[in-house]
Amino acid sequence: MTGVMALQNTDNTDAEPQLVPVTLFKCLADDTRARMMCLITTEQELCVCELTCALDESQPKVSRHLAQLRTCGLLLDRRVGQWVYYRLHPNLPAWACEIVSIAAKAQRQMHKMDAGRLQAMGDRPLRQETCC
Amino acid sequence: MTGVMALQNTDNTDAEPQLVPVTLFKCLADDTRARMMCLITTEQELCVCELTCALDESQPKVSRHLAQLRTCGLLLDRRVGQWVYYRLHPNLPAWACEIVSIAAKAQRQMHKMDAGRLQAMGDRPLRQETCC
DNA sequence: GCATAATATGCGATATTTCATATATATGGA
DNA sequence: TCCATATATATGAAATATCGCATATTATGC
Repeated sequence: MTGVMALQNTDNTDAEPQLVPVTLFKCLADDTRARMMCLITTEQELCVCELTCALDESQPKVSRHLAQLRTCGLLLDRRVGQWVYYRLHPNLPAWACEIVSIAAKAQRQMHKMDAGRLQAMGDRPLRQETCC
Repeated sequence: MTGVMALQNTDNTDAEPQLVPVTLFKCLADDTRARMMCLITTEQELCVCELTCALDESQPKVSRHLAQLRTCGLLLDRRVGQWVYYRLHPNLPAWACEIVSIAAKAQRQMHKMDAGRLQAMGDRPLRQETCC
């Protein structure tokens, strides 16, 4: 059984498995994932290269952890050209939103350098606004 | 290095290491520990044998997970005769209290059977009230 | 089509976590 | 004192997660 699968609840239905607290905690129980969740909560939406720069970690590592967060239902991605943007999943249950928000707040001070590297990053892809 | 140590933040000071979010999440990222935290949050204080009965798990398993929660600073224990009672650590940071409380609420429905077994348990040790 | 940039994935090595068994310690009563 | 019960901890094996590297995929522009 692969690592990502083990983080999720395993059921045989086709329906998207419902997020349970322990699954959320497993996702947040890793430093890289916690830092990404914190940044995404602050910035609304970030692409892989922005997160790679902000965290100062390798791209495969960032991509892999994002995939876990997506598979578990915490993040939703959308591709725009060559960039893939990740944001909090809009269907996140209320209790999960609260926990993510409290965690982000508690960690923001601690992970100031991540935010700093993001601000200092050159050539950030311009988001096209979703409004029409 | 033992498992318990790895859950904590490692510093060389004598002072009690301060709880960081990722440590809390690692603690809550296991089903047994999550169930115990949920029950203890509801019941204020429980001893090892009560938790063993409520969870319907082996005593060593319960003991080991309690030790992890205590070592990480989430729980505080007190011995009364042959029983050791565990309760939420009174010095838990506010953000940690909020998260534990939200998690307990989200899981209470899910873990109804644990509460049921606890209520049905015979010969529960009588707590001596702390008032004087 | 080709080159380039962004992102994702396979895989082996390593580290961490979990759990069951066994062992140790403490308490109260005969 | 010894014994029975309750509780705690140590150890080692199995399961799981992480990481770095190399490679594959996807999209863009020429």
